[in-house]
Amino acid sequence: MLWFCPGPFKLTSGCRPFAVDLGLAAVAPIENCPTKAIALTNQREIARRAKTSLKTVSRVINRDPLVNAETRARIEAIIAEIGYEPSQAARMMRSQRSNVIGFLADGVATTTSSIDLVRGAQDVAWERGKQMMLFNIERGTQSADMADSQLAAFRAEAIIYAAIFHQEVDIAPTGVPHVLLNCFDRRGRHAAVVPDDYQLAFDLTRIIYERGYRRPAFLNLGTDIVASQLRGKGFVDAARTAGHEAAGQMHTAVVSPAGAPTEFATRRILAEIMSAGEKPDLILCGQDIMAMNVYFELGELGLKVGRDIAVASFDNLDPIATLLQPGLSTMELPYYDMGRAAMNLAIDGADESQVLRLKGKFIERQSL
Amino acid sequence: MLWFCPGPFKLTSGCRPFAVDLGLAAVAPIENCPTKAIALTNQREIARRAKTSLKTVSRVINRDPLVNAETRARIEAIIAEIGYEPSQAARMMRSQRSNVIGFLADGVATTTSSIDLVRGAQDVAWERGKQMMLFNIERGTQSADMADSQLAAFRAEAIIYAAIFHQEVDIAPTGVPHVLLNCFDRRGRHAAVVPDDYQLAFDLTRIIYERGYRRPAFLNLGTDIVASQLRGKGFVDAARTAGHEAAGQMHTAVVSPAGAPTEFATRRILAEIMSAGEKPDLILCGQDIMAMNVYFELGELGLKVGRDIAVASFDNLDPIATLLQPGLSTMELPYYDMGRAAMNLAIDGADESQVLRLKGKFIERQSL
DNA sequence: TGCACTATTGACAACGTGAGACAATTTTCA
DNA sequence: TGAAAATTGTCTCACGTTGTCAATAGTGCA
Repeated sequence: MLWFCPGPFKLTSGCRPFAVDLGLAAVAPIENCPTKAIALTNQREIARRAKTSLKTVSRVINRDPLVNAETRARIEAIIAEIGYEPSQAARMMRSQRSNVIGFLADGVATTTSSIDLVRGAQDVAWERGKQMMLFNIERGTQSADMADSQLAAFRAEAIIYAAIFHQEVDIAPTGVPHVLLNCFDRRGRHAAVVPDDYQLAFDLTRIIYERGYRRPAFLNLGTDIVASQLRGKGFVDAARTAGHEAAGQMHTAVVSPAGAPTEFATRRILAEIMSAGEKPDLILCGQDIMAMNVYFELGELGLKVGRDIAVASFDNLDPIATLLQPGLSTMELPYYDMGRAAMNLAIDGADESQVLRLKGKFIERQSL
Repeated sequence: MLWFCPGPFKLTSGCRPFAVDLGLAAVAPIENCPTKAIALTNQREIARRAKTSLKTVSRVINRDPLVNAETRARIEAIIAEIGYEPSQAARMMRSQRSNVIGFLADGVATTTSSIDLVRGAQDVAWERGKQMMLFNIERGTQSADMADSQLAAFRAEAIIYAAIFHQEVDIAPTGVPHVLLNCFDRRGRHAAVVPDDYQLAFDLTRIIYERGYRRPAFLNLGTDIVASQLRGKGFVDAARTAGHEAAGQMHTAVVSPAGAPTEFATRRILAEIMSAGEKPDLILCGQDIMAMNVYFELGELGLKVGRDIAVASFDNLDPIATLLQPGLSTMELPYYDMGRAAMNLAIDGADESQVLRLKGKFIERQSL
């Protein structure tokens, strides 16, 4: 299919859209998305216009039923007309409530999957009339302190601390309640929301055996990762429940320490186990990124995933899981729901010792 | 490499870390990351403790030089000790300045690459003492209106509107200055920051010819995409500069309309052009996601990227570009710098008609 | 007409901060 | 010692909102 490319090119700078500058056919713009005008005024001004008192305006805005219907209509018309919004700053001061929940994202917001932690939390904050303040922090830098100062200045009512991978942390309690997300306090001093990694691995392994696979090889993440330990346990337990002993089929396929750029040992391990007497019939990967690596390594060995060997994984990482060919069957980590749960705990005020473990969902594609 | 997995498992609920519940070796927790205590107090209280007057405390906090060094030290010590932060709400009200910049992310925050738009903007806001408020909105839903209301309530000083892909929009001006990010107003009524897609394609194509490739096939994005048009132009112009006519080697490889889940036509196109008389020696893809697809499709045709044929692309999408084997050579879109630029414009107040076009960077790997 | 009652509206203070005007006090210098 | 300078304090106001409480208007009844 050819693509027509007209006329000579001349790059001009200025305000006109590229398409026009280039002499190309104009692309239909997206439908109107007007931003409401913001009126920088106050209730006193509304009152003046409505020829009423300041307090009556306040009552209308706060839906106080003790207002005459006619008066209310008049005031609401004026508010709508000039697009007035009550000042949040003044409300905060008057009510001594900020409605602000802090979200400290320790590296989270830079990676795909865990964006869902942020999205889930923000959606709930939104639904429940709270304002979420997001901070990308990096441990060991001043960013954490600065975020704390900001949140203190805004009198945040609770703080969600989100880690980039499931881990143990050590966070001293302060005056503000904390909810730990994708991590937990080593001394259980804060409420926490984590993925149920044991269940994820158990369920996935159960499915694997149910489908008739008998020699799954688990290329797990580093042994210093909490998730690895839990998943390893779930893998072995589920195999045992199915009447098999699988501990010998588990390998550590990540050579870099936690947090560092991931380096896989998949090539060496695959070369080893695929040349052994009893070859695995399925490769279970610790994460979708590793699975992508495994697809390529298996290809190098002349094996086609889905035909010669099965692959399964953890994450359901967009867009990798769908783009791999064949599509990757994987256990989805419940990041979005974890974010939602954490925000609900933050708003409602959770018990310190509360730990929520959220289950994952099996996403079936063609690799298994 | 075997992985040791001890003891029987028993899942208990409660506050103790999983590793302990499971009888696993404890993982060393991350170093202490204490959150500062937030003192819910005011300057009057500080003054009481320092046995001084309210005004002097105010002077210290606002760095008034007319304060004795000793007094200043005493007050600062008390402020540090109890972790006092001046109430942002009160400051906003007093100063009539919110220091808030709104960031409306139209679907942006859900995809990998454009997270960098958010990161760049937030980093600058941070460095310059502003508070960025992030809203994920969806066109056509009420979320946009709600975000506007929130920003109005906080008396935002400027609003950044970020689109998920380079496009033309139609946003009516309001009382608050807008900066458009990854999009531009059809009538040039707002400052805008966009990637220089023409330059990206021109430079990449130039490099391709410099390296000796002579028959690149460009699998471009949909013709309704601004970026496609610009890149198509850049591709043809660069080829012409190198003394070749390449317009006939350009194809539209995306069949879904803009915004919808991407569907590629790569299989059909590749089958066609790879069986033609003059085969391409390089496949230039409209985005890294498409490149991943192309890797697999070429594999199906028995061709190995990097050996039998070269591939290049646009995005430098983490983690795909690095994980593909061989690594994908690609033009990086300057999302992070675009985010930074937009925030700087938002803070400094840009000319309405200002359009920044940021250049991309060639990231060299082994696919070319 | 007067009274009790309700419905509706209004006056005022206070939240925490910052700034101006100006007075009071202490320190420094000639 | 006196004058000038440095430092600190007192008082006031303003920002925009909302809770407390008082005032006013309207209604029904004797």
